[in-house]
Amino acid sequence: MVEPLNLPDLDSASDRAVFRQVADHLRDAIDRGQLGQGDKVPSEAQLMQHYGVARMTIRNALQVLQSEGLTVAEHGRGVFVRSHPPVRRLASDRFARRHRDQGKAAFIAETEGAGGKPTVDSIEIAELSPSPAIAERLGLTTDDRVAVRARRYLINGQPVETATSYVPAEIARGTRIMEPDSGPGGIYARIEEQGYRLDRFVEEVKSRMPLRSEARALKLAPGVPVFHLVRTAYATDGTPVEVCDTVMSSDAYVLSYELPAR
Amino acid sequence: MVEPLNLPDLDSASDRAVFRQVADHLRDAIDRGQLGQGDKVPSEAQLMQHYGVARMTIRNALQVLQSEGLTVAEHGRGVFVRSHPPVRRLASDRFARRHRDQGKAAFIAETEGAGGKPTVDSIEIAELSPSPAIAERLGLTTDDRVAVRARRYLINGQPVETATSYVPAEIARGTRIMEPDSGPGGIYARIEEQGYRLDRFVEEVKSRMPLRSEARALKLAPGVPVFHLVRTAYATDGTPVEVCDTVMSSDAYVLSYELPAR
DNA sequence: AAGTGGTCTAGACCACTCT
DNA sequence: GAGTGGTCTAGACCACTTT
Repeated sequence: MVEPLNLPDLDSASDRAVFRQVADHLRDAIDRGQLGQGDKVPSEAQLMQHYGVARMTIRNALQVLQSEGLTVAEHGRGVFVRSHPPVRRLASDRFARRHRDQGKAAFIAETEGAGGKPTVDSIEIAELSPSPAIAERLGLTTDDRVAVRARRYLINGQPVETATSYVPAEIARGTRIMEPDSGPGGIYARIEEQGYRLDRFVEEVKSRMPLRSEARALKLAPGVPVFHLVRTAYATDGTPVEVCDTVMSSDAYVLSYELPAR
Repeated sequence: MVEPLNLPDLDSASDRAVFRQVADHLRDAIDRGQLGQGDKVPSEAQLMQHYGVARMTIRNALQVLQSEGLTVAEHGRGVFVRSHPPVRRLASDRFARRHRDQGKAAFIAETEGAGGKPTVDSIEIAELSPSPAIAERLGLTTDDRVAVRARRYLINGQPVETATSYVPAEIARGTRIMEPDSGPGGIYARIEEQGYRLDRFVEEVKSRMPLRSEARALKLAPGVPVFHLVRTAYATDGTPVEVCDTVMSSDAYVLSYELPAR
């Protein structure tokens, strides 16, 4: 099989490193659509032959593209242009009561609405003392107790998000918040049944590279950052009633927020 | 100079690759604070000696840490633990009118308030036809005309954000939106003077690895993702009056939003 | 001049995938 | 079995920083 791609030759006059030139050529091919999503990049052997350089030079070039999130290597198969998963768009009204009253948790309702198959797995529940960061947000001390619910969300079997909720033990005790199935409407419905009317959420958004454990849990390709969200739920009297710590694959989400101009 | 760090030996029984084990050891040292921000990681030569492996193996390990955003290499000096810049916290009311009426643009006011020295540079202004994405958001066609303002924001000389605003030419023409200094209160003040009362903004947030041009413009360290924001401003009658496309260094920002529960 | 990381070569053996 | 990427060795020369 001959090189299917029209890759330029090296510019020996340039002082740009050879592996960078190779990376540039491949990146251009991807940007111009000569290599589309899922297409196979020429093999290391083909690229060595084409450019007449050592294997490590080619591997350095491919490493650049991978760390830019443009390609994925599959052992024994080849290097492929990354295909981006369907994107979930989270609107700023996603926690509005009208979405909660259907009796389904937000994630389930949204995903089914978009035609995907939602799954929730590895639900772990515990009661323990909060970290300083969580305690502060909940207006507690690290000697108080909180109910912790950790779970992972998947769409069509593909993990997209892990979330850990913290609810003051006083609110959660004796409710289905402490059970694997938190019941219709999810934990927000349970909190309201305890007499707290939800008023607003404050969501803090960070972006960073994943920890190794996060990359594993979300099956992230190399070069994909994560959103790290910490959302605090407040009742109408200003009491914080829940903190939710969420890590999401950044290429599965677009977050949308409405800001007041008033 | 003897190894100042207490790095474990390789586990020859493990089937984990040697360079990954080395990366794990260094990562642990950073996580545990044995290596703090700005500290020098042992040199390649020292690590080769300590582990008794080839240089490429050590370099592979260091490459892992770098792509995780944990370290930066400085040619001729060494590899250092990344120090994180001061973080700017953007609140969801940052475009509220009360912040605009001071006569200063949002960025300037905020930065001075936090004790930093704000700068804005490379202001470029043009009038041209919008891309399909911009046209759609502004309710225009690609045959219409828009005013384009591109600029870069710096704090204490460190670039943190690039922004490009698009305003329908009908609104911008003949105003200071087309001049380098857009005047007191910034372009939102100019838009309101044209008779459009600002009502709300919708901000879409994505996270991804930077393009090469973005990494250059923001002087990003390897392994640092960016926030990509597209904000659309709407007047009280629902007319979109501006789109602002922003790329921000992710480790300089925490975004904060308020969501309604009603 | 000595020490550091940046680039590159030319091999080797292995594990995985496909046919 | 042939082709692919994953790991590793053992060198070489270069460019940059520090002393």
